[in-house]
Amino acid sequence: MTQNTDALVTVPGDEPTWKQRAVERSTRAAKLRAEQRVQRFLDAAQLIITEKGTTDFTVQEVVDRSRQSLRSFYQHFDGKHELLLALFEDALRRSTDQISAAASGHDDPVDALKTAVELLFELSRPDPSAKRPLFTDFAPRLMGSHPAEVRRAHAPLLELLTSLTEEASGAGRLRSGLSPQRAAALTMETVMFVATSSGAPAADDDEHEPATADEVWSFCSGGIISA
Amino acid sequence: MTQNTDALVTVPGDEPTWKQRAVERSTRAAKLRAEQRVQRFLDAAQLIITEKGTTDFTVQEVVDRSRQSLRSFYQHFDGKHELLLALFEDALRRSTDQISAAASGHDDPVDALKTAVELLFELSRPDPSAKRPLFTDFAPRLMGSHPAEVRRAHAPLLELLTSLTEEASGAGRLRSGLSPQRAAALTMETVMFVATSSGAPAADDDEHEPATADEVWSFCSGGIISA
DNA sequence: GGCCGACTGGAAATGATCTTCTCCTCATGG
DNA sequence: CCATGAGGAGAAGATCATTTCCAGTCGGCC
Repeated sequence: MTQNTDALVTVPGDEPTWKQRAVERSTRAAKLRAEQRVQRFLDAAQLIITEKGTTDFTVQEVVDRSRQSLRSFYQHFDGKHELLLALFEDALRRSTDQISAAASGHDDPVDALKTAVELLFELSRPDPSAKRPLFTDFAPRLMGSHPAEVRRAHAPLLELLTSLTEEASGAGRLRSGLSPQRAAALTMETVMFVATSSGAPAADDDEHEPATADEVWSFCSGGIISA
Repeated sequence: MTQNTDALVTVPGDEPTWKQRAVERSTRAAKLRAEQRVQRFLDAAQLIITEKGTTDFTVQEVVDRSRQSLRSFYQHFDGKHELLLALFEDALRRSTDQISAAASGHDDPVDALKTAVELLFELSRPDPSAKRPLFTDFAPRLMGSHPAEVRRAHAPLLELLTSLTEEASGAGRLRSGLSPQRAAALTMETVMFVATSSGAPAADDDEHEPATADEVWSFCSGGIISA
């Protein structure tokens, strides 16, 4: 099993490329079709989510919206949780790009980091206008059942924050004795959680004010104890 | 409906106390029996949870364990989620007491706060030894569906942290311009989330070290940017 | 053209759970 | 002793995710 992983080569050096190409060509079409279908499921799900502002949709809804069938759904996805994960990763990737772009407009590394943190906070809040209720429901639920996958999804964002933090560190603007990687991880987790946690609101007798981006940045950057 | 909430008084000032007493007496027994039953459900659920280390039990299991019936369960609880909430509140209350006790042994308010934060962190981690897998699964799930209730459950802990933070503030040990209430809220949320988030672990290729209590305290207290 | 196999849609079947309901029994208080 | 409400047993409803079946479809191949 260590060699010959799949049907790649039966006898090493054998199987002239023409045959591989033929197979490849006949494969490509199907692959494309599959990708389109997957995308249709993803689009439908995304639509439903932004529409009803929650991630509590049924597989059936997605299937109906995408004008495909359950049969097909399960042919392309291992299950609902894979669909969720895919959407989550995608949303996070888009947010990461957005944050990256915003942060790149700053010369001062600390300013960049601040911008990143504040934007991440805004993007992570529940329903800033019904656009992205994804993290709020997803991540928490998945965190319990599939922590590894959630971390995989977080990876690109974490990398971005790490690199921003490293720049700050390089400029000597990081507290001494603090690893940029760790700082970035803690910051990311804090921002995302506080955003979702203090976002939803609020029985009358509960004047829990929602926490502002400013406040969160102040907390992460400055801590709470005076030097 | 604003007056006469229940069967307390039909005509204000009417209903001589003897009748009220009679009713009250005949009520008390039933009330006690009900409380016992509720407790049996709670105990059974708690047992199952600590036993299988997860909160994924079925109502049926609880019913069986408590040697009662579904009929009875739904007579005493609005549904499964109320049971969960009750257990959650209880666990949190116990943890709060424990933290309170630990913190009270310090003269220096900052030491007290540090102790509280570190203990809260430990208590919030997934499976420090299969004793308290409650927060880890509960809170996240509930946060999405019943944020108000989660906040209500968090209230006692938040009060404790707030009071500890206020003491630190009174001693001039808090960063200037920072409200003790807000600082406490942010700290609590950060600690609890980072604990659950960095607790579970970890695909081989993922050397995400779990974050230590020390690190978290350092982060909350000192922030990440040098003064 | 005609055949073959992978892919699909459509819909019914499964299985797990939560929740409700019906039929009874029983202890308690009057 | 009787009326009453609580409680037990278990069937019945409801939702969903996930599987299975049954039949067409479509593209490539002989």
